[in-house]
Amino acid sequence: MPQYTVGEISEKLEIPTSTLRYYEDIGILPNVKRTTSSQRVYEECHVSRLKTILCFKCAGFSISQLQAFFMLENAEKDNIDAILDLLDTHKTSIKNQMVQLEEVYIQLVRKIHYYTDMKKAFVQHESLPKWNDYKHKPVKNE
Amino acid sequence: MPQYTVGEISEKLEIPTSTLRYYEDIGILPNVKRTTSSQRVYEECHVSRLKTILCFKCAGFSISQLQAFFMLENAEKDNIDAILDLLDTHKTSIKNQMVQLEEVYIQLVRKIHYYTDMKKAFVQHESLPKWNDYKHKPVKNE
DNA sequence: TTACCACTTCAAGTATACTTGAAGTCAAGA
DNA sequence: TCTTGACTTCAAGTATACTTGAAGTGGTAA
Repeated sequence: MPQYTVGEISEKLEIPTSTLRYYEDIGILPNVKRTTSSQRVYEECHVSRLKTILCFKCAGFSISQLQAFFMLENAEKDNIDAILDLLDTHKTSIKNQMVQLEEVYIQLVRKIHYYTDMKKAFVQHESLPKWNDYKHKPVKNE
Repeated sequence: MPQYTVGEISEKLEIPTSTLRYYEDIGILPNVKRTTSSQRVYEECHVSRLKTILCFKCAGFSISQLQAFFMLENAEKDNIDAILDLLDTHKTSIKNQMVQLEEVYIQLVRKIHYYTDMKKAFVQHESLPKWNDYKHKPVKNE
């Protein structure tokens, strides 16, 4: 079974060592063993937990939401309903985020079209485009 | 041309009045006129700007990124290349976010399947499912 | 006229999520 | 043996994005 030091995990997952210690302190990265000289020893389960943390964080989960989730999972047999509730809430919130991101993306593409055309118009001394003509223009999937 | 007070805008867009003043202070919501008794008067352009702010914020833009963007847009004719650069960077970052969110979503759906099956197994006194069987299971689009 | 309410400014406070600093321990290589 | 580098703890500091509090103003309704 492979084992890692803080430094190795830090490099592997691009997380500062201070953050790794912080995650342990606040309880979302538990059961880190120690050497006789009290240096941390990480194993596969910690890598996997950290990946979960990163993944959920990128979905906008707060530290306290992570704490809540892992605490329930810890005693999963007693908390199936609560876990399902929580997962469903998060699922809904992520679906909403995805819809919103799609919207932002479309707006960005519209803006890029607008400024690209403006640049062309400048170069060719033509009349400048109007944002109003782009504001609601449908955008192809890129 | 419709006009609004802070309170009205606050209610309309669900943004605290303190936040509206804050956005004005830091310069991302400029040109708010005042009554003779120095009360703020908002117009359509402010509503539109605030919607842009909300939209970009939900895509994870920081205040300083918004400041940078609006500052460039303010003098768009001199900054077309910089604006296009910035828009393209943001477009890429949003595409990445969308990919990551999709991943999180799939993981959540897997977890939901797992815990749903676990619940069934409990009720029917069957053997419990193993997370390893769900970990990489393809998930239908829901 | 008096009370109330929404507004004003400005400084200070708060929550979240780390990050940094100081002081010390330990194992390995020159 | 000495030094270096990676580790340790714990408290305090930082950045971001607001939020709150105190003290005051202006217009309207009873």
